[in-house]
Amino acid sequence: MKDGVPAHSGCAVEQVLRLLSGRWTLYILWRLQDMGPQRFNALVRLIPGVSPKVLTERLKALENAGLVSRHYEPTVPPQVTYSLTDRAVELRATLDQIAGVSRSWVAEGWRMDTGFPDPAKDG
Amino acid sequence: MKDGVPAHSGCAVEQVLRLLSGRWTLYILWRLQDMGPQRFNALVRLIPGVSPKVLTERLKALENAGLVSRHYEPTVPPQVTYSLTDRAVELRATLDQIAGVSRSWVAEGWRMDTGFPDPAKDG
DNA sequence: GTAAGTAGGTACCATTTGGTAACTAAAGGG
DNA sequence: CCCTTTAGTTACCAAATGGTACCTACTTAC
Repeated sequence: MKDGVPAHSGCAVEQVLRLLSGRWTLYILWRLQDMGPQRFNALVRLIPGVSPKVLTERLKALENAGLVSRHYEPTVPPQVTYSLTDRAVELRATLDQIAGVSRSWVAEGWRMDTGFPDPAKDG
Repeated sequence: MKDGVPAHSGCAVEQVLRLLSGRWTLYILWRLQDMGPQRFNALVRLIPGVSPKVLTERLKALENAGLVSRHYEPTVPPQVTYSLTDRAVELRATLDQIAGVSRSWVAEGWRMDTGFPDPAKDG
C-alpha cells in the first residue's frame, strides 16, 4: 500500500480474515478453546515453534479485537492469564464451518497446492 | 520457516485460511460471484489497484485449489475466461457466515484495531 | 553468587509479499 | 511504420512478516 488506494479496506470480512490469517492465530484460539484459560509461558509451550514476540503480538491483536481477554495478576513474578471471550465463541461456530468444508475437501483428496511455498517440504 | 518445524501444517483450516487471506483473493471471488465469468483484463479493471502479477498469482492459486476454472480460447489475441467452480459455491456459504459475524461486530461498533498497519490511514 | 522462572520488550536479520515498469507474440487499424 | 489489444512474464524494489538472541525486574532455590 503506497498512498490513497484504500483497496477494499471497508470490508469487514477482509478485516476479520486478516486478523485470523496470521501465523499461529488459529492455533492460539484452538488451544485456548481446548485447554481453557492459559498463562503466557504455558501457551508458548503449548504451541511448539511460536516465539514470544509473535505470541505477544497475536494476543494483543486478539485482545484488541475482543476475542481474548487478558487477566493480569500483579504478583511477583506476575501472572497473566488469557482466555476466550463470548465473541470468540461466536466466531467458533463459523470456524467450525470452515473446518467442515476444509476437511471434506481433504477427504475428497484435495491437495493444497496453491503455489505458496510448502512449509512441510523439509528433507 | 527454516527447516524441520512443520508448524501446524497438517491442519486443513490453516491451509484454507492461508489461501483465502492473500490480498485481493476474496475480492476476486466476490467479483466472479457478482459479475459472472470474467476475462483477465476485465478482472484487472474490476478490481481497482490489483496488479496483473498478483492477479495471475491468485488466479493460479485458486485454480490449483479448485475454486476457479480457467478457460483458454486459443484465438489471436487469446481469450482467457475465469469462473467459479462448484467448490467455490460450497465455500460461499461459509464466507457468508463470516460476513454475518463480521458485520454484526461492526454494527456493535467493533473497531478493527489489531495492531496491524492500517491500510486506510492515508492523508 | 549463580541459575531459573515470570511476561514480555528490543535489536537485528532473513524471508515473504506485493507493487511498478518494461517486455513478450501475433494481429488489426490508420 | 507505429499504436493498440490480449494474457500474462520478468526484473527490480520496498514493505511487511516472523524468527533468533538478548535484555529487563523481581524473587526463590542452591
